[in-house]
Amino acid sequence: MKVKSRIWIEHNDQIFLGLGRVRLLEQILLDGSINKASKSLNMSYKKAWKLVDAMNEVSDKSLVVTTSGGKGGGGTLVTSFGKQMIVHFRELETKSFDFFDAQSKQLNDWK
Amino acid sequence: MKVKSRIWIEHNDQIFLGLGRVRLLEQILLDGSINKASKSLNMSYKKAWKLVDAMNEVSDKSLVVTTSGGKGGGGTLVTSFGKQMIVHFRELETKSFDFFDAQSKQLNDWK
DNA sequence: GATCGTTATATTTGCTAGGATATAACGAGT
DNA sequence: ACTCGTTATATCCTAGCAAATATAACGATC
Repeated sequence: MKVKSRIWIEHNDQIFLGLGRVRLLEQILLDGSINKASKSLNMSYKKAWKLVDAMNEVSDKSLVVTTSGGKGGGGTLVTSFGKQMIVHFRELETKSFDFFDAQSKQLNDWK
Repeated sequence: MKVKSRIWIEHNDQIFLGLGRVRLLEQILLDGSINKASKSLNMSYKKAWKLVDAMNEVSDKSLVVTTSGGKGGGGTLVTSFGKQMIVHFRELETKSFDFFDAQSKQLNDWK
């Protein structure tokens, strides 16, 4: 038996960051565009865009900057704030996994 | 900002216990029947039954015993094993909340 | 053997989140 | 002006889940 968990961060009672959003941010960081990132993640552009939109809506500081038109058609870059959030979330996730692994071990004593 | 979480317990890569299932078990304990419990929780009987069925499917030892027919039409009782699982899950949940509350406090240092 | 409130199960109906598709706007480069 | 790949947005369509409904079986009590 194993304890599983899903964590997310709320701000003003709205979801700010969750695994899906962080994964998307990470992919945007790699690909430089929402469009490419959505394809990399096998996700529709619509869904990806909505996630980004929701994130920026909830956040006080913007996580990405988007440009439309121009060379290459534009793109989306993750701000330094966004990068920090990715790191923080992954750190939190790691701590959480460690905690639940410890709890999982105690599970076998239940019987 | 606040860290939120959802936990559940898996066994053989299948969901064994989650908040919904535990809440249902607790209500069955109070009501003595799946039917009544489902109404108490504003849940369809079908959904409640499926949850119970899935739980017993995954668990090695049965969590409830059901009787059909007889006085009062029958009913469903939570086994002592089932009661233990309720307590253990709630304890785990409490520990988890404490852990994440502590993490939430550190969140404000992010900025 | 009729009654009653369950458990257990099948079938139909309805809803909605998501995918697929289409289109406009953008703007640096040529 | 035209191209190009992107952002941004609207519309349609569908698949899958959940609710609603229906029905059988059960068995102690009377």
